[in-house]
Amino acid sequence: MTNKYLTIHNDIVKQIEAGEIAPNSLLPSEHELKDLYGTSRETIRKALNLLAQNGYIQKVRGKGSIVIKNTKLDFPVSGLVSFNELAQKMGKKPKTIVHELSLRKPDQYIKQQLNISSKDHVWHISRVREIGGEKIILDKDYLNKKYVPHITKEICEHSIYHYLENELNLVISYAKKEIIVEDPTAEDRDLLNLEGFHNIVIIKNYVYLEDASLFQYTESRHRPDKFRFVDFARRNHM
Amino acid sequence: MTNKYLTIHNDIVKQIEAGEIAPNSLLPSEHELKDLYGTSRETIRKALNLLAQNGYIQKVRGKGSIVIKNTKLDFPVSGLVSFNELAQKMGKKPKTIVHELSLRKPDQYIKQQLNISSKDHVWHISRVREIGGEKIILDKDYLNKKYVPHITKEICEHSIYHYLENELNLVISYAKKEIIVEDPTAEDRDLLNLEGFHNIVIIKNYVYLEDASLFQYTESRHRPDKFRFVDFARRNHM
DNA sequence: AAGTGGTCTAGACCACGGC
DNA sequence: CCGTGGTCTAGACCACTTC
Repeated sequence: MTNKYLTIHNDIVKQIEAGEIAPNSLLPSEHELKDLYGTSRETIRKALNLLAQNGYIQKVRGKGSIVIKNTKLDFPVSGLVSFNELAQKMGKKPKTIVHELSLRKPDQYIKQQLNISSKDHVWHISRVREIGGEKIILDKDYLNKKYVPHITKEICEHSIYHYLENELNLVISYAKKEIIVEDPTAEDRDLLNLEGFHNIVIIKNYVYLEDASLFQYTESRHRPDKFRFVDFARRNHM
Repeated sequence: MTNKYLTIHNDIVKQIEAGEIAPNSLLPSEHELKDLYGTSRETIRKALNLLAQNGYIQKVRGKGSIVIKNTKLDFPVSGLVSFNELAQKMGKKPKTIVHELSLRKPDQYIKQQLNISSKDHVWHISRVREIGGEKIILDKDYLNKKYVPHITKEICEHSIYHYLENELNLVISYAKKEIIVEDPTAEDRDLLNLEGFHNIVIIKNYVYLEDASLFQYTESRHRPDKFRFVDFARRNHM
């Protein structure tokens, strides 16, 4: 955990976020940073590339690394952030109501989404997320029992991700996400406060472990007024 | 343009997409690839890291690089792709109708979005995108005249990005994207086929050049049934 | 011409997985 | 134990910007 380039990256992030380095100004050059941190230039470059990837700086050849003004990407659904992490950043009191927690044989749809056989069993979890007294989000999780043998209502109310990563020591590695807009189902209308709303934003999430095995499928159904997705993208010049 | 690591990356992409390397199988090890391509290991690692970032492989320490089954991310709004590139991938005949092309002093909203003064002038471009005979998307572009002195209706009908990158030689570097859902405005109803639809999906795009200067603000307003956003995200373990 | 970032090399040691 | 990927080094040359 004492990664040099990560340490340097985090150190510079801290300086940028604290405003110690002015936006639109230049970072010290790579050669200067190399001496400053007492390391090789390639290691500095790893740190700077990470900063560029995360939208903190823009590297310009022959010139230097420009610090980008960070317009506070305050709702980063992008990047695999869980509900509790999100609510915390929004500064509101979240509440989670577990509507269902059962172990079932997968139906056709789930079998397809999770890419498994009829013999596997799957946890069905249905949760409503309440923020500021309003039921805003319906989360439907499907977890392969092969990877998650046991789970309780208390865990679902707290944080499934925390349980998976810290108790079961599963390493979540990457996800494929899809966002679409549909008409609400009867279930949506039943469980959420949808009076006066005509659509629902659906985020489908396919979550993979570090060995590239698919272990979870999640549908996160958002009331449209409270949905916001922010993304930082670099143009591929290939 | 004869980048070694890019060449290697593209070569492996081609093999994966052609199915010459089976999904869930392992790539040759980095040491083998190093000999195979006659290069250093760090160069191979650059190519592999790019592959991982683009969702082609999953690297596992002590094991190797697993080829991920590519579920054809067929509508990658993610990654700064333009409308014409998109329509092409969808295999449908797109049509662009230019409703407005004018040079104006910015109003309060645009001044704020583009972060400019009252003295700058701004191109206002309003275009409707038609796919399969239906008016689906309303694109409203605002370009700082400082970077784009001249533009014509023909260019807007074809591809603004193509003009900027190939004629003006502007290098688009990165963008901040925001997706929200709102009620349609009178203008939306007027210009698009929105009969029976109650919401509109808005993609706000702030586009930056390579020197980190903001030069374009775009609002892309989609009919909800034809909107789809796909994303590949890696979990940050920091 | 001097300074910047971009690429590349040939080695080294470490952490981890599987046999 | 061996092979894997992860980190790191000290140099080199190149392309580009600025003066």
